Amino acid sequence: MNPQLKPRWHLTPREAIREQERLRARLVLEDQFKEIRLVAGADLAFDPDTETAFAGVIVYRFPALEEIERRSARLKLQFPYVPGLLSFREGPALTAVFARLRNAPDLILIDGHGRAHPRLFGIACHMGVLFDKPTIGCGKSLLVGEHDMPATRAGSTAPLWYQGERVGEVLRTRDGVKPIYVTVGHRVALATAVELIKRCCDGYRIPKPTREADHYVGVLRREHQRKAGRKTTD
DNA sequence: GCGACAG
DNA sequence: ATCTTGTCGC
Repeated sequence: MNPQLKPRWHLTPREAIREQERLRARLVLEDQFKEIRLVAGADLAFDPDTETAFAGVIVYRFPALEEIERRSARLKLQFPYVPGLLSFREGPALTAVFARLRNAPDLILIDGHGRAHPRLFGIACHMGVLFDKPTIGCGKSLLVGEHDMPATRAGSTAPLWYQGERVGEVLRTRDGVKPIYVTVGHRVALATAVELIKRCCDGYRIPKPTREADHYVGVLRREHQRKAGRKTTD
């Protein structure tokens, strides 16, 4: 966590927008790191009934992609889902899980966008600035921007444009499968981000760190719901 | 006013 | 994000 910044989560939508514009000034869109030895993937799952979120983060040795640690955290979501303000909904939970890690990752992969955002400051940028770490956004669908479809073959890319700026890269991670959106979060140049993401892919559409984190929190959520349902059923 | 809209 | 089984294809 960047000691200079204290997270400000409980804001009104209007204040949240101002916060994004304030933090945006701290973004570093170029490579600013030494060696990447540990990569972390994080994700959330949530139970609509209780508004409870299950956050999970898994740390891998890079480039081997061998898991060395995984942690989780559970808490109520306070902010509604508003396109463009995702970090204010998921940020508290992500901050909580990362605080539990023993191994400090050198690179963080976040589900969602970075620069490809209405105000050029998506959740990947937000978390990157707060943690003061190289961060990359891995989106499964588009929020803003325009692009051509990359060629059918795995490894093909197409630039993602928004407001005259190249904010990301559409990456085909598997032959003939729907591509993913790679966007800069913090301290990593776009071209570098694409290369790093490619090296985190192991044959599936979603890069291993985020894919495994997604599966992890899904299991946690269902496990918790199973217990809750049991109490009121028998 | 209409349509779009990460997770 | 979540609700959800089988099924078509490599």
